[in-house]
Amino acid sequence: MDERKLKILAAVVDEYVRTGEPVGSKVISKLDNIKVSSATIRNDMAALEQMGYLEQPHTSAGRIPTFAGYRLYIDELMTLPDLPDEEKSRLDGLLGDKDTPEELLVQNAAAALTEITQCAAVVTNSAPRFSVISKVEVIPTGKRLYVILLITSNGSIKNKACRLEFDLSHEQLEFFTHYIEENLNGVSVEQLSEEMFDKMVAAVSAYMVSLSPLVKGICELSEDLRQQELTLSGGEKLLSCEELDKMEVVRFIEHKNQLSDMLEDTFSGIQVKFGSESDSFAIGNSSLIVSKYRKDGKEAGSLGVIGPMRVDYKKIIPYVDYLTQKISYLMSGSDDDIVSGAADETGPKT
Amino acid sequence: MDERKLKILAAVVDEYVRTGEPVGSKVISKLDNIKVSSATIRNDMAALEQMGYLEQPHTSAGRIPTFAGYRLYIDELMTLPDLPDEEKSRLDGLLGDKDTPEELLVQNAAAALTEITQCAAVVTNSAPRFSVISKVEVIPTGKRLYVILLITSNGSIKNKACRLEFDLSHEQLEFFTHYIEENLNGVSVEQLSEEMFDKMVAAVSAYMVSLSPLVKGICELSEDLRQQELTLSGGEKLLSCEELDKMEVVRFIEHKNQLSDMLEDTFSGIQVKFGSESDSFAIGNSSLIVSKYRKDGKEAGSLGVIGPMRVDYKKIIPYVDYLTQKISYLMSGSDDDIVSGAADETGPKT
DNA sequence: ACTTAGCACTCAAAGAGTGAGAGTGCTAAA
DNA sequence: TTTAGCACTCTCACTCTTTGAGTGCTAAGT
Repeated sequence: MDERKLKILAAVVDEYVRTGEPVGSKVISKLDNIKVSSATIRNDMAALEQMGYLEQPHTSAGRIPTFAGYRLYIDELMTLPDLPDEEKSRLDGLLGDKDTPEELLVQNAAAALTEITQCAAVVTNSAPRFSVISKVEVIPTGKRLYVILLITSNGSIKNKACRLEFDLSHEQLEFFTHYIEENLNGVSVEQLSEEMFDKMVAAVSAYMVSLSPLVKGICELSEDLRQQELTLSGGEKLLSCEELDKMEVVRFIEHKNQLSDMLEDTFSGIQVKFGSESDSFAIGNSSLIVSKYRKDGKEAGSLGVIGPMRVDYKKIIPYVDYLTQKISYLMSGSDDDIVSGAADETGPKT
Repeated sequence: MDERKLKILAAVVDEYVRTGEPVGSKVISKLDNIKVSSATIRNDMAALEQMGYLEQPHTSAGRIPTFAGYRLYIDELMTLPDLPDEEKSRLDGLLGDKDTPEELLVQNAAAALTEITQCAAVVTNSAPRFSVISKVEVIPTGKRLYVILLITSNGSIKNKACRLEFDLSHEQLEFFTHYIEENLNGVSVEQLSEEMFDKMVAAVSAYMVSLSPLVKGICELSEDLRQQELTLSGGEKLLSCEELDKMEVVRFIEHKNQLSDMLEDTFSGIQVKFGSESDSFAIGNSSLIVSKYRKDGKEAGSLGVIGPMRVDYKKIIPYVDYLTQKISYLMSGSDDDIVSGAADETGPKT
């Protein structure tokens, strides 16, 4: 594989990304860093087509990159510029600081990405799933009416109203709360399972049958937590993309949660996937640029951009990269005091 | 304004709603309830066009209704059938009963509307705003970290984490909770104001300055409550509507909260608004069919359908109508035991 | 052995012309 | 006042032609 051919391939991708039109040999020959005639380029382009990196929409048109062409460009050819410092601090401002709630942090990142890239942005947050139950409270709020409060080590709080068939006495409530704390405090959200709750229902019913709705309530709350949250922002940007099929976009927006599975896979660094490569994300000619952020070293979610395959990778990747790093930083470290006692404790509270 | 012309206008709207194609004089003349020739109809249609009720996409096409045409049709011309009893009981089943939480009630209504109309449904619930604070709890959950729990008489529950500069002693917490209960229990959410909280911050700070973040937290939660909740369900149905601009739809879905303002306006009965008439709901060629439900006689939220302007009003309106009435009924009256003590109390708890 | 100029060739996109069909407006008769 | 009839208009779908960009190939140049 020729040095010059690679240069030409890169040039074709750059030009195509810039203009959106198939690029001909003449355009390439006029670029500063290319010093051969259009005829030579034609020969090389024909070779690149042979090798599967370029293709022609029709005989008398210029060339556009194929999947393989983009892949090669992304993996080997393109050079990523560093984000200028003022841009970094602008992003810092948009994101928030260590006190910003995690959810908001990723929402802000998504909004920033949408605005910068003019594409759709997608973020997931699986932090709640990897956290640990740090507190369960049952609070009476009315006749036979109770509110369950579930708090996890990462600061997620969920509540739910629950109606019982009888009112609980002070002792019964105490017994229940104590039992739950014994069994759930310090347990990771991911470990929670239907069976666990079934067993608890059985155990608790032995003491007093009408307590079981409370256990069910807690079970439902824990399901809420386990579910990874996925947010798509700027979906409308995809609709204004010429090269994307509107129907497919619409279908994707409707079923955006399909992406969850794909984004749950572990990987490191920036990943670029093409729409036609997977079916959890089936928009032809689209591409997904995604990266994982971490909280205290553990994968905590992902953050990415969805756009046409013809996007400015050189521009977007540094942004995605910086934002994931920044989020990882903001979520980690001195967050200790949020995690607080709860994370370290494994037994019941005193 | 001719009797026959009105009949023809109604027929044109009906046909257009049915087929989606501009309707010509011939089609109308073949309808059962029209007994004049196509030429006569042509004359009348020309007159209706003159008057601004019909328009032609182009000279040699049939007519379609204008905004004014729809308006006249909706306000005067169409005849609404009654919902058959079995349909009513089907809806009753979907909705729930007096024990169903209010939120779920309106969610169910929205889901039912989506399914029946194949359009998007929108519901708002401003009930929390008109409710009364029934409980405020402050729960320590970690080092200098507290969760505030705010519960209202209508069963809304809000929570918020709050970080203080120092840990509170048991007495301090007790003092604070007591103070808050004294001042907020039984107060209507609507009455809560910035100034009230400012006064409370001042009062509480006198005792211990670092308590003020808690008051601020409660203040923020009460703002949440004051804000009416708006849910859009079945937004994707709009995307498969030929006559709606996909861009506008997606933009609307992403900014659905703009609708809140509009739905806060007081009105009674069914209202139909067209997308181009307002900018808090700017989907061209769309229409919003909406009605208010009441709780104990007071407006408590709204419930509606968003679809193309060419929507079967005759069919949809009875549904919206019935559902609002049913919700009003379910929310009112014997709800006493949910509202429980709190609603009747005006002073602090004992 | 590469590179380049030149030229014939191909093909999509844009424009122009055509006929069919739907629906109208108008006129004159009932 | 209504109706039948007819000429007219305009869109849609189709075809044909032109235009121009870009190619592949060949033969000459380095």
